[in-house]
Amino acid sequence: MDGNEYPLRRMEKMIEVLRENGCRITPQRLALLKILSMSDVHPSAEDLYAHLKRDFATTSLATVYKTVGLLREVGEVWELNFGDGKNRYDGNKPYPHVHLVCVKCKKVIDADMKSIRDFSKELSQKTGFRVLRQRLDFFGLCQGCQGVKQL
Amino acid sequence: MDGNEYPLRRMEKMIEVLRENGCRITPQRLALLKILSMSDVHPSAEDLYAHLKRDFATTSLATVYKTVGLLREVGEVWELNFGDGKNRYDGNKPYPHVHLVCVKCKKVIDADMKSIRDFSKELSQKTGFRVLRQRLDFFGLCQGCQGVKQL
DNA sequence: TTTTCTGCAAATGCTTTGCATGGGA
DNA sequence: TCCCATGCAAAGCATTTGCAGAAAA
Repeated sequence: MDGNEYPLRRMEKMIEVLRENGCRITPQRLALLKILSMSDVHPSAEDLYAHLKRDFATTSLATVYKTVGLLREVGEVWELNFGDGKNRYDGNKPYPHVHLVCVKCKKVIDADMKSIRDFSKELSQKTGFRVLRQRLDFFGLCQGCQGVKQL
Repeated sequence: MDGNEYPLRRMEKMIEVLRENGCRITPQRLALLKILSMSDVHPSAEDLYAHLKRDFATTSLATVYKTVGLLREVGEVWELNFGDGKNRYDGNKPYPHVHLVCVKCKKVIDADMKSIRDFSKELSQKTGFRVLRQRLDFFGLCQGCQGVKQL
């Protein structure tokens, strides 16, 4: 459930950036930041809403969308879409990494590969494109699902 | 407007696969296959619909969606989403390649990099993940947009 | 002739927006 | 106190579905 070595540090960083942008730190936002900074499963808005409802019975999906939208704008969460019609949010790894999407169990695993930088550099040199950010998604079967017969 | 060396061959391949799957080749489908096999700009459903209307005034978006959905199911087009809320379709390069998405002019450039295979292999070895397909999207500025002042 | 496809309209599902109330700073 | 945030409901959009008529094979 953590994946990130420093979820607390991540949360504090997000709070800091929100304050810098003149945003208020409400209990709802604090709870959402906590979930985002600790989760490494790339939750959807609905997932976040379900978690949030445990502490705030009357909270709404709209608030979730507003907050993650805000965090996306200030660069503290990544909005990801793996082609299943709904966005997912990554708030704990704001640096380049690879996603391994298991087509069977639907899990999304993060992989840190140093060679991303080499690959990116080579690409820039060959094409003249200036890379600002990247999405590297590999779809396939995770180790656990490779042994299972039925695909 | 081509990008693919063999648009005709691509179209024939798609027709063949559709026939193999017991699908009928209608004039509308033929026109759509032609557009898809020749275009390298990753058109959206709306884009395809606009093109198609030139020849079929009464055609509908639903038909476009049904046909690209069919082609996707038989593996002849890739459905792509670059985070702008609408899907794009790639029917002329059914092999691994990199997308360079310009955040300014919104153009999507294809880049063929031999090192994709090395990168993918290294990833499999390190993580035990079996890669079936991949999405490698780089967001940034294309050569033409790098000189422009206003971002 | 049979079965699939087309295209209109309605429905769906995720996300955004408007606005009155509530709560940080 | 002054705004910003919340949360409800309604709207917005891309995509899907239902179905009657049209058209491949």
